[in-house]
Amino acid sequence: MDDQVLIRLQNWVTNSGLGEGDRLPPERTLCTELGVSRADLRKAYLVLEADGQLTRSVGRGTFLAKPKRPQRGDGMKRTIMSLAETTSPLEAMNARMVVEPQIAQLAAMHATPKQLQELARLSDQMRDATSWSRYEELDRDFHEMIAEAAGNSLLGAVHKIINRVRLVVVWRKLDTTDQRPPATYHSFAEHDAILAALQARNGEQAYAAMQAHLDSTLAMMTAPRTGGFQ
Amino acid sequence: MDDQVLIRLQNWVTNSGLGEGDRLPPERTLCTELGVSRADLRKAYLVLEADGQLTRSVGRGTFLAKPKRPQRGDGMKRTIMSLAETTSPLEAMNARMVVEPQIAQLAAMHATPKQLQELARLSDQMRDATSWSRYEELDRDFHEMIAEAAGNSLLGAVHKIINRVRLVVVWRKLDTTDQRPPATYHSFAEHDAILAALQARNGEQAYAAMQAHLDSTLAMMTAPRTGGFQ
DNA sequence: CCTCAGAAATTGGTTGACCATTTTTACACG
DNA sequence: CGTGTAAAAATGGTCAACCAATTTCTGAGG
Repeated sequence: MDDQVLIRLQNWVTNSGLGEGDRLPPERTLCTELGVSRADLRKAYLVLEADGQLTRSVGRGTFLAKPKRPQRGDGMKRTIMSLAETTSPLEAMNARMVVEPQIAQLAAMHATPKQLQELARLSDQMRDATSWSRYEELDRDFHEMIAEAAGNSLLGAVHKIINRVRLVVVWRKLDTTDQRPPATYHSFAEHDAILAALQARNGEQAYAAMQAHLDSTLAMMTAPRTGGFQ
Repeated sequence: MDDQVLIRLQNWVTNSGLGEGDRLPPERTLCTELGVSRADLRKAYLVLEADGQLTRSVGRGTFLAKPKRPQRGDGMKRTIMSLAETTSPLEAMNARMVVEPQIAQLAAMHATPKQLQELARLSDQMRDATSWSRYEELDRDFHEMIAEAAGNSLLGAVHKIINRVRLVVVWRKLDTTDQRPPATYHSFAEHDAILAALQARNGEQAYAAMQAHLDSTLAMMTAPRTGGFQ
């Protein structure tokens, strides 16, 4: 009976056409509209809030959070946080190296022209990033876009989990002298190589390029006292 | 302030040494012990219950659920259910084929003798299974044990997500004439081949054997009107 | 000593009134 | 017409009393 309320609420939200940051009706209104008690509605809100799918603040209202790439709110925040507590940086990188090269190979076959265009745009933006945190954000988008382009939503979600866990777990090198990625940063050329392989629709080459990129990143993590971050 | 209660509760549970099915103290007791209001404790209970980590029933009490293989309660139930709604059977199988052969390869290097022994026991039990549902359960344990033996907890969790999503999504062939797997069921020999490769510590062979097993299963799914399930 | 019905205690679940914060409105003042 | 301030409304959050299901205790009957 409790899951039922959550389902009805999620259906209501998707059918209402509300997007990121939009405000939901007040609890007292929505609960009568859904035909449930206010307490039951609040319980459903609570688990959605724990998953990071909405935010609430007294006096202001209840608002939808990020709509994300797989547009359905997925509710994997708690999974990611829980896994991050029991995962080492090396495990996170190794998991990446198992999954991502094959994802790149699939993407070479499945990526749409629009997705390739978006990847090229991200690659350019990364070169222009004026801070490490901005670069990190774009890099995350780049890799997640490739996973989306692989054309398997489950694989994309799994990649996202691994990548997000890694972002929580992997330390950033704090002793970098630069405030932003230098023009010669190794990942720039490696990202270009991956993108070129995808554009050439060459699966094996994309696999190898992604593997090389991750190898290089792992080496950067392992080797002390130099270079950047991913 | 709300996550804080959840953390404290989880710490309390892990430090209390309670195991599967054990009963927690009554709400009114535990909330004073943790120094929080009963309402706050119930909110924490609610999200844990939504993740399937505990069950409650009025008059009886609150009980811990399955302790699971990665003993830390992981809270990925909602992730699995959400992904299952947007994943097709073919996607689920393809995701498996990306991840599981490499997991088998890693397991060949990392599995402990005790894990290999457990795998052998599961393989025997599968041959003796007297119903499809019992076989299905043992098969799931067999594959998850291999993932655990790969020695990467994040990879293990990812495999578990894929496998659980697949179990929700993939239909079972209902027109099977047999009530239980026949003695000649293809998976028996394939499981043995995987196990043999693991015991021989032969990574490439384990990779190939797992790939062959999944290929055969996929073929079984695709080919109409015959055979069983996995 | 055993059995079993019924009362009492225990325990999770629910409801409605009330609280705290924010936004909106009203209105006086310049 | 603008502006600032206080009152009013709106909205999410909290709490204590009460409800319902279950278990445990008690004592009479045999």
